[in-house]
Amino acid sequence: MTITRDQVLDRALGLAAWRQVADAVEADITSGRLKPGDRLAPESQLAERFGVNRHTVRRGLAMLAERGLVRATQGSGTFVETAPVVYPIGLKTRFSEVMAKVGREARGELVSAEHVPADKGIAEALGIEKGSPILQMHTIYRADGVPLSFARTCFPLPRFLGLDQHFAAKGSLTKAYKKLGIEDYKRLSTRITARMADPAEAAQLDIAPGRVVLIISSINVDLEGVRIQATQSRFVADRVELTIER
Amino acid sequence: MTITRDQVLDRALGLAAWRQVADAVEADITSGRLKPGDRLAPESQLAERFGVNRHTVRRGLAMLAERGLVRATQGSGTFVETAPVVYPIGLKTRFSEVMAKVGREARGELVSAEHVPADKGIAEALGIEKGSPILQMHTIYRADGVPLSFARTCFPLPRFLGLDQHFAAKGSLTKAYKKLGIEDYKRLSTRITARMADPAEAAQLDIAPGRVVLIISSINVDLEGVRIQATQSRFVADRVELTIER
DNA sequence: TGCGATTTGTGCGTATGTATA
DNA sequence: ATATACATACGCACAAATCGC
Repeated sequence: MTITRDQVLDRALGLAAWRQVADAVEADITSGRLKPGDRLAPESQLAERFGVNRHTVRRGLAMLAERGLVRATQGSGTFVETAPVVYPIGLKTRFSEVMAKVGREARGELVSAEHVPADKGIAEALGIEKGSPILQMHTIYRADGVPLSFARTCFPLPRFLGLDQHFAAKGSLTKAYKKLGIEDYKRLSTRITARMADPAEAAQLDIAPGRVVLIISSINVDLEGVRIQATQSRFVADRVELTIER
Repeated sequence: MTITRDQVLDRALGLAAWRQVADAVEADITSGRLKPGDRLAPESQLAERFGVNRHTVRRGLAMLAERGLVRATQGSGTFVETAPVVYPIGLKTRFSEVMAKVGREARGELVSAEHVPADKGIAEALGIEKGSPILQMHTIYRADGVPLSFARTCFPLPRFLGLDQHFAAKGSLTKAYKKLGIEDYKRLSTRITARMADPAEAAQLDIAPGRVVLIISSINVDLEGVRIQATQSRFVADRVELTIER
């Protein structure tokens, strides 16, 4: 493929070159010339095409990466990100079902599980005594292999002993609950905020530290209204769009 | 003041130099050695202190700026940002009522109002033809003077002519609606995501560009179910916490 | 398994423009 | 007007990761 040199750049004035590069690439994406999953031309080629230094290209791409439009992988290339998943937050939100509906393969992965005493916040959320034993799990949920959320989930302990192993085997919390005889559960409360990902979260979610995550703190109850689960999920902000069902 | 050279840098390996610079400066801030409003040492001095190139310092500071810890002003210096006011609110229905409940003085301020043709997105949201006339308002909501959200709200036009003037006078959308004979309305749909604030939003919300905003897109309907309002609000993420209670 | 080519990541040195004090 | 300090940009070099052979 031939490379067109000096694609329109308003050199003289106004916008910075790196911003113009970003705009041009963004236009390629929004117009559909580049589709989700496509690989961008290498930085060196883009540099040549726009008649700028590779650093200048990199700065433009960095901005797009921040906004979640593209994603760079060392040694491989820079790729157009897939469109965000619409994720309903309702009384009964089941991750696997949501994903299945959008036609994506979903699975929860158990990162760690441990028995620890409940701190003040967790104890309040679960309605138990501070210091009571709880099962604390860290999990990652992916859609088609791409991490969507990284969560810490806590369960009161005598009751949910072994839940982690069921979850690890099934990859679904709903199924793990069934193993323990809990046929149904629902959402009691949901709180939402957002901030930038810290390094640990970024590593788990495979994003650059500083990217935005939506923080969803929720409490689930069983059919008797007893609190069984307190979760803090961190969703990669530009990979999901939350919708509130009524 | 004397400049200490070669402040700990793990040169050999592992973390990138620019990241270590960022960490060091962040440590200065979180430890209190640098207080909100303080000016950092010039980039050139930091470069000398860490024994790196000024570009390397700049990259580190850029990350901190993105995260909202510092803010660079050309020709002046780089400053530690003032601590954000944390302000929790619930996502009920009426902004003024919510604020009143927490004992805050709330008022919506009309930034601009104009008659424009509906673009594709707005038309879909309001269930009207693309290009139909709409009233588009930009508003800022503050609690005790602190900006909480910056919103663009659209109304279909023949019906809501003059709504902007009522809103400007009352500072409340609910009251403005009453003037036009709409006694009640409710939320049809709500979508939530988050990203970094662009410069325009940052200016309106009085935050550093790159700070996180929660984006809430909502549609309201009147009692007959007719769509009357499409809003995109941008909340300063660390000034609000959305809660969905049931 | 290893090697080499490709591609992104990091860093240095330099130069020029522009806003601020 | 001058000096300072941040903003942008170029060129070069090498490291690190990935992928195909």
